[in-house]
Amino acid sequence: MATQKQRSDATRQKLLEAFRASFLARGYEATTTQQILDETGLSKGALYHHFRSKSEIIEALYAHESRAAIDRAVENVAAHGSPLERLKASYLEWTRTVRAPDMARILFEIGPSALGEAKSKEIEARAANPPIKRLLALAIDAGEIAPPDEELLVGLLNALVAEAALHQLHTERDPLATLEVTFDAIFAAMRG
Amino acid sequence: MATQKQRSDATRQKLLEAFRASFLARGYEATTTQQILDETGLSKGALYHHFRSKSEIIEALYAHESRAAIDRAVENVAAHGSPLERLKASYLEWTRTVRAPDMARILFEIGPSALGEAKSKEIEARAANPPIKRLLALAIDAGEIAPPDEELLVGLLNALVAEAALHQLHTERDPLATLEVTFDAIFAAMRG
DNA sequence: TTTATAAACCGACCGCCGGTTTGTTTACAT
DNA sequence: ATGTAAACAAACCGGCGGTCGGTTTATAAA
Repeated sequence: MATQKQRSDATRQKLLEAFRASFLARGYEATTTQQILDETGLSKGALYHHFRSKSEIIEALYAHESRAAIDRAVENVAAHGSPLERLKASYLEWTRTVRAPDMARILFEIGPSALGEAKSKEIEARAANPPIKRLLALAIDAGEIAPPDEELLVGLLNALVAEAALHQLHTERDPLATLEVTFDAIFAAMRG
Repeated sequence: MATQKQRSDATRQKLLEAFRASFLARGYEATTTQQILDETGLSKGALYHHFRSKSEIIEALYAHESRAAIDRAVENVAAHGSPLERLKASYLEWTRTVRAPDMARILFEIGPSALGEAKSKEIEARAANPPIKRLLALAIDAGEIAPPDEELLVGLLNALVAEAALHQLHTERDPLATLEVTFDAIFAAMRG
């Protein structure tokens, strides 16, 4: 009937989508494998053939969402301007991007709670830090900035936008203006 | 033999200490109630007489640790100087305080993973924000600063020191200098 | 076309965990 | 002395994630 790869990809997708919906609706712990198997009409064998564990599923979903967010952000930011301007613009655009409610819940609530703060940050960093660090390096080369500890600076900036993202998720108030002022201040303070 | 209150307090403490040690050694999920009951020689009846659930235990421990950290920090900061100076000093002192490894693991790893980011932040905020907001209000009254959104500013500052605390936990590098520069820059940017 | 092999899938089953319930002991007021 | 409620004991439960032996299906070799 269908090729093996087609069957395999289809069930894998079916499982991921069902889990994603259930994680969003009920949270990680409250989502049971049995529920998903009932919904999809699949079996435990199928599930554990495709994934080693329940946590591997949220890990896959979290990684996918992290990459989607950063990709969309860099995609929408202008390629012209100074490195520092583009760095700031990327962060602000990311903050706008993660306003998508489902994305926000996976990135800030479900993923970290299920995987642990450490592991989720590591995954997030793997997706987001390369383009960030690239821009930062350009800014340093161009003499726009001279931070004492690049790693720490990236961490602090990430923490700032993450907090701002969380804040807008809970309060509906727009943190972008404050965020921009803050960035400008930090960049100014770290000029050569 | 012993008074009821003495018996009660003693077992309660015994349970909390045993859970605390196990959470630190094995993490929240990996800590089972049965293990603790074996270690302490107590029973399920005793445990669930004193606590409604396992999560209530980490909640108690997390709240205690949050208060201990902020108390120790404000205690060690000089009462003289301008409100803004004292605010900054309090944050820096807190960053130093949470270097204590056990405290750091409970505050940044175990607590948030078990209680969820939202709930743990709420508990943390209940312990830390009052003195912070008090100082911030003084600074605003004194005309030292005029932030567009006080709530957001407190959130951002908290996020900064939390990230710095996490950073020093993982890298052993001292973020205090960078943190101080950052604070000064933000405060300067938000001057009336 | 037959046949061997491995991927894909099935579902009964297992061990364990957090939490409940029923029963017993201990402190303490009357 | 006695009734009562707090403090503790431990057998028990439903449900969970994960395993395992077996079956079906696709695919490539003979």
